[in-house]
Order: sequence, then structure tokens, then C-alpha cells
Amino acid sequence: MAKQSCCHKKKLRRGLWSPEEDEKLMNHIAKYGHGCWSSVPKLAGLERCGKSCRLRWINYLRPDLKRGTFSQEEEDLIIHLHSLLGNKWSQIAAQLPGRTDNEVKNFWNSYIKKRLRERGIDPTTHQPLAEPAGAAACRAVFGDVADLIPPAAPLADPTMPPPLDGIVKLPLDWPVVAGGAAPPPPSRSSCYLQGSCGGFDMDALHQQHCVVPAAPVVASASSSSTLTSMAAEAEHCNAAGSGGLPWLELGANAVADASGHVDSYAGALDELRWSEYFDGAFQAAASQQGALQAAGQCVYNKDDVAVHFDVHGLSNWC
DNA sequence: AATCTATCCAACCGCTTTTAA
DNA sequence: GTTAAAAGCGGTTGGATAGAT
Repeated sequence: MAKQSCCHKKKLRRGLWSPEEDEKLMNHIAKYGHGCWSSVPKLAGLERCGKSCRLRWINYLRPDLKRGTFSQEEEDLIIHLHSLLGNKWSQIAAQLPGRTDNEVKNFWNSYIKKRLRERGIDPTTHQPLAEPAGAAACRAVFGDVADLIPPAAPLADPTMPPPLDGIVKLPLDWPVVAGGAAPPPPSRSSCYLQGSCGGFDMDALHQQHCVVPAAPVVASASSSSTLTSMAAEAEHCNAAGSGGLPWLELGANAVADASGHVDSYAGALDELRWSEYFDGAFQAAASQQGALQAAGQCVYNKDDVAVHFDVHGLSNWC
């Protein structure tokens, strides 16, 4: 027998919220906070289940919600975080101030997925689709690029350890940079998440002083601001020349001995735009032959210097 | 003007994880 | 250590709306 929801059991109201209900919930939380959600509807005089109240508050009534259309920077960030985290909408949304997991998920499903497919990129694996439009033409000129592409997305790689603490934990020797070779030092500090080049309101974060973690920082999935603040710290620190972006937990080696690597990882986030996104897929593929295939390297490492052909020309072809 | 179709998004459902007794 | 309740999460659905025919 199918289980019925709490709302069914208690014959509570369902469906869209009326302005009156919104007001009741807002007033109640403004006065008393939400406390235990299961008690909220009773105390607020609502014929809803606590779960429904919680959802309404989180997704719609919360005063810190941004709403409105997503900026290009937000869009880029969602794509990148999705390539790292998969469908961890709450973790992705945590890096987008004022956005909810539901909002991000809807945006992904209704917009980004479609655009990725149009560009011949599998939105699930972030790899080029098996036979994207024009692929035959590409092969005629460049050979079968698809053969060079790691078959599995990082998160799907069976060699990867299972996620710990609800976040992506890269192995200690995770090849942050394709080919294992240290890239040239970044020519400039990353502006990723920087207020001047993004749509974010990072003022509050900019006011924080830079404190470089002495040890790898484990980002807690429950801390909604951890990654954002880490990125902000890194942005400060990069500007100060100290390098090192403890972005996700990159592992002791990555953080300790390869600040340049980590920087380049942040650099991969930097300037990510649609055209580059597409370019990056092929760029990474071309530079990740062999060993990297096992590691399931992300396609966004556009700093890789091992690329010899003109990927921009390639993207024009495809 | 009427109907159909596609898209968007709020809300629900059910499962997993966390917390408290 | 066990159990139940609460909270959190991701997938899915359904209604409203816009655009096309």
C-alpha cells in the first residue's frame, strides 16, 4: 500500500500558497523563528504540514532570496559546480548567495541542460556527446576527438573514493592539472567570484581578512558559506601573492605542494564562458590522453599548456 | 479568437540522514 | 544500541503562462 504524505494523513491544505498564508507564516517566523517546523503550522494558524511550511519559507519567503534571472556568472558557476558535484543542488545553491536548491535545479533542468545539449555537451557527464552535430566533420579534420575523452565523469569514476561528509573529496594525488605537469604560474590573480568581474555581492566577504589555512580545509556541506568564503579568501590571497585556493578539498598534496596547481584550478573557473566551455571539452580531451583517463579529469582545465592545435578553430568547426 | 504546445517554476513525494529520547 | 521523529534532499509533477498555429 502506498504511503501517503503527512498532508494527506492530516487532511491538510495543499497546493499553492495564498498571500494570507504567506503572511501568517512570515509573521510567525519573524516573531518566533521557525524552531521546530512540525509545530510551526499549528502555532502560525496554518492548515499545512511543517514540511510544506519549511519549503515555502526556504524557497520563497526567506528575506535573503535574490530571485530574478540568473547572471552569466551564476550560470557559469552552476555549470562548473555541477561538473564537480553532480546533482547536489543544495551544495551548489550554497555557493550562490540568495539562490535556493530548487531554483538552481529548475534553472538547470529548464535552461542549462538544453543549452549544453545544443552545444554537443552531455549535461550529465559534462563530456562531449557521443555524436554531436558536426562531429563527423570534426573527425575528418582532427581525428576522432571523442576517443581521447575520459569516459567517465569524475564523480562516476569507480577509482574515486566515495564522497565523505557530503562533499566531493578528491584523492590526495588528484591531478589538479592535466598531464601532471605544473602549469605556468597564473599570469594574474583569479577574479573568480570577484565583485568586479561577477554579479555577486561579495562586499561582505571582501571585508574579511585573508587567513590562509595552514592545512587543507575540509568544506562542510552543512556550512552554506564555507566554499564561498574560501573562494573569497583565495581571491584575497592570490592578490597578495600567497596563492593557494582551497577550493574543494583538494587533498594535502595538492594544497601543500602545488599552490600553482590549485591556482590553475581556480583559473579554470575564471573566465568560463560558453564558447570556452565548449572549447574546454576538446582542449581537455586532447591533453588528457593516457593516465588522466583513469583519473577522470574535468573538462574545464583550460590552462593546460599541452594543447597544440587551435581549439578555437575547432570550436568554430563544430 | 480558439486551440494546441512548450516552457517555467512552485510544490509535492518519498527516500536518506540526523537528532533526540 | 535502538527507535521514532524531524530535517534535508533530489526527483517529479501539475498548474499557469506564453507563444505558435
